[in-house]
Amino acid sequence: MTAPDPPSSRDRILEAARRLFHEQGFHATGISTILRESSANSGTLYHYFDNKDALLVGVLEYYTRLLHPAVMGPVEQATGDGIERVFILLQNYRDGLASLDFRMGCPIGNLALEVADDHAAARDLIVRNFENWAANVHAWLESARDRLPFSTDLAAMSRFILTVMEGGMMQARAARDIAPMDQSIAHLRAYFDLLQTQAAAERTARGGNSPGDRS
Amino acid sequence: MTAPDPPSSRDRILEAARRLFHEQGFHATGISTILRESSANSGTLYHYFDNKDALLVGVLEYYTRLLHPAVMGPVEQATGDGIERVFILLQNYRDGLASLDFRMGCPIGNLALEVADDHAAARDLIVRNFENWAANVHAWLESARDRLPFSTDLAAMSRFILTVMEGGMMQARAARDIAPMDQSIAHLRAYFDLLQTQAAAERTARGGNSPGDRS
Amino acid sequence: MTAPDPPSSRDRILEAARRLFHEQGFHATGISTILRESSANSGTLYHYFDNKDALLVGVLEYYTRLLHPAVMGPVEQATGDGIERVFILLQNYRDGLASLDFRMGCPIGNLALEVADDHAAARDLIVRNFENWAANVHAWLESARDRLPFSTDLAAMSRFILTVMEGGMMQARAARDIAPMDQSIAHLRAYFDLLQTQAAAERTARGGNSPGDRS
Amino acid sequence: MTAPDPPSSRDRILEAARRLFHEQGFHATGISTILRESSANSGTLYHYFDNKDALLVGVLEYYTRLLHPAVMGPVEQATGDGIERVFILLQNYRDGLASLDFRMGCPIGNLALEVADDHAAARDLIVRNFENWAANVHAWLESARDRLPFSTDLAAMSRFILTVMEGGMMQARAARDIAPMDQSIAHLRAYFDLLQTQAAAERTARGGNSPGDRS
DNA sequence: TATGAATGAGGGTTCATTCAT
DNA sequence: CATGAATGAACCCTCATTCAT
Repeated sequence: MTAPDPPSSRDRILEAARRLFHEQGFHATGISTILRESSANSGTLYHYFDNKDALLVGVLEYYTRLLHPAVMGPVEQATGDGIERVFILLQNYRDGLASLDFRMGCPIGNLALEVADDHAAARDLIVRNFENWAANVHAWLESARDRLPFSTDLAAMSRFILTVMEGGMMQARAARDIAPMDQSIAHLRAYFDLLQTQAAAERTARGGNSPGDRS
Repeated sequence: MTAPDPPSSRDRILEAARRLFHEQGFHATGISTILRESSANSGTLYHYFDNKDALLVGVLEYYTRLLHPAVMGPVEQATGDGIERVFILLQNYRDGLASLDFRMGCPIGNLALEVADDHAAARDLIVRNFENWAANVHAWLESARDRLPFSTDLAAMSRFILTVMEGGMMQARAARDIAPMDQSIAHLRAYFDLLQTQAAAERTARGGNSPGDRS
Repeated sequence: MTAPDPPSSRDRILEAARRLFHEQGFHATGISTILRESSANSGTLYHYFDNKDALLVGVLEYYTRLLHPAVMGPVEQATGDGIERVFILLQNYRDGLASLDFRMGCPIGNLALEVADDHAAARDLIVRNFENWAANVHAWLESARDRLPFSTDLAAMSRFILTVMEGGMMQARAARDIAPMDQSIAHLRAYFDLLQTQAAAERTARGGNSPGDRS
Repeated sequence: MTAPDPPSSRDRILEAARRLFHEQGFHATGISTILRESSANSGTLYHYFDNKDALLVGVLEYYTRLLHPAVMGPVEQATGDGIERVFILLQNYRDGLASLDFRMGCPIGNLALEVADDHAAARDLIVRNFENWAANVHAWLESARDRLPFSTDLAAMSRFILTVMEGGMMQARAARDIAPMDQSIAHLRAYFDLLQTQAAAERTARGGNSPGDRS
């Protein structure tokens, strides 16, 4: 049983870049700051990453790898209920934002708006992160398929949930007030309640009668 | 009848800055680019604006002034129905995004994520822009108050609508595919439909005797 | 009667760059050295020159402008004899090389070998400098047309003279010994002597007989 | 009978450095490029060469070793005539330049102008290369001693020939046009013709009775 | 010998801003 | 008000070189 290896230069650089891009944004973060914070020097950084853009790509790949272990996994531990998972997930983002003084917000969302137009590789990874996020939520919703109306498009719904998370975080962060996010989550909850009510009615209608039942 | 005055230096600078901040972001836009695009020179710019931050503030004030004339007004011209206005507004954003090749997105949202943490004055104006936007939508919703459930918090709902707009634009822009935004709007529409159904039921339950109500 | 204006920043930069490129070569000269030697700072340099290559172009244009006033003019002052001018010119280069401890050599020749392949604009100017040099010498030779054989191609001869200058300077500079240049000039002189002897014989042959004479 | 050994690391490095210094010049060639092109790594390079200057010295020594086998030898195979050898040699340089698109030129000449001032050891080797070149040509000329005037300094003449080669290559390479070199060679040829004519006259004057001389 | 990570000074260039005219 | 030269810190990146494995 030994102590864990100290993080490699590459990992220290990646972690510092990840944190600083999150805190300050991509353009506002200088390479020299990343070097200082990671106790690396420029040659080492450029040994591992071709340029600042490649470092951004590395950070986004890191987020991709982290999505399930750090974000989705804990939620899945907390409950098996697909719908509750959605609101626990949103609550986790909410709490994370509030607990850090409304700095930072969603790192992928921040980068999406700052760099997507000009950095093709980064854009691809941002898109993939969004897709993975939504796909994970979509799977949760499928597990609650029968508690939601037949006609509800669950893939679109998972996108909608991501929309609510990103839009809510943006406003709350800017206002340094969690209210806009809470309000958005509350309306999403109301929507789900209505959907579940509707689904229950559908089930009653279907289940109380024989197939092909009318009126 | 005379030709309109050519735009003043100040206006040309402000317009160039507005466009470039929108296209490229705040940090990625250099003062020299603004000067080139506005055919001004640095002395003139710094005569009107103390520094780059003040220019950002000028841009945000410009957006504040423009909100109703350019964004809300046209929607209000299109229909008097408060709920339909919401969806026309979202459709306008949607169409604007798609028609510009998925570049740009919402200028306030972009700046919110890029500069809110570090520029107090800009943050205040971003918050005010969000508030004005939501207040305007809130007023529309109030005009449809009786078609929505009593318990629905319309102020929160207006925040939720802004959330959907910002979150949907972010995803659609990154993906260069309008689908995530359309899916989000579709779910918002489904939510409104359920709310209106519920409100109708409430009205029926309450007495069925509202003016003009028959059946 | 006033003191002459102090040299402008642009001129100081250009002069420092010219001198340093000559002394050290293009690649071995850092922008920071040019700035130090010209007491300018980087912003000023890049205000006048787009990049280091543009500065090189500026230097080469400067040489183009200087060719006659500084190089050819003084020789023309010294004698009206076209052939003697050639050897005074070569002697001036020779003396310049020896008097500066065999550093430097011909600035155009140095740059020709160092940057011609990779800098199109610089290459053009180098070629033009060579052409101007040869054209000037060519004009001198034309003024001595009748002292050289009919069949001698004077344009080619002017190129040959440039060849002797550049090739001689190269060897003398490397050896830090003027001998290779002196030896080359001596052989060029011998060549001219033979040509003039031949031309004299031609004149005698032609002059002693009627045109169309056939032996 | 076995396959030849693959070139050693040292040889691969030396060959890559030689080629790159020739193509791009010394300062414009980075160690990392040499490593990439030779599939070596930095530790290996610095195991064999103390530093970049030592590598340059190695390259120049290589050229020294190669001078006769690769440059002079083939010419000597082509003809036994000392004077013709001179022009075959120049023609070979000429053809080499033109066949490689006017890149590269004489590697020693290039380095002479770029590094001679600042690298003492390299300078010595450059000088020695020039000396060896001229000495070889000098020997050729001695073999034609009786076809040239008594008074002609053949050592100086060999320097003059090197001058013509270097000066002609410089201009042709810069212009990407072989003409300046051809013109220079043509004049050197004319000079030799006149010298040979003069030598013939000297021989006649001296007695007309040299062995084998008839008519 | 070979490997490739680490070093940190220096490369060329852009930045926001100031100021004399 | 307008002009554009001047300022110098900071930008991203490459350099030749060293060293632990």
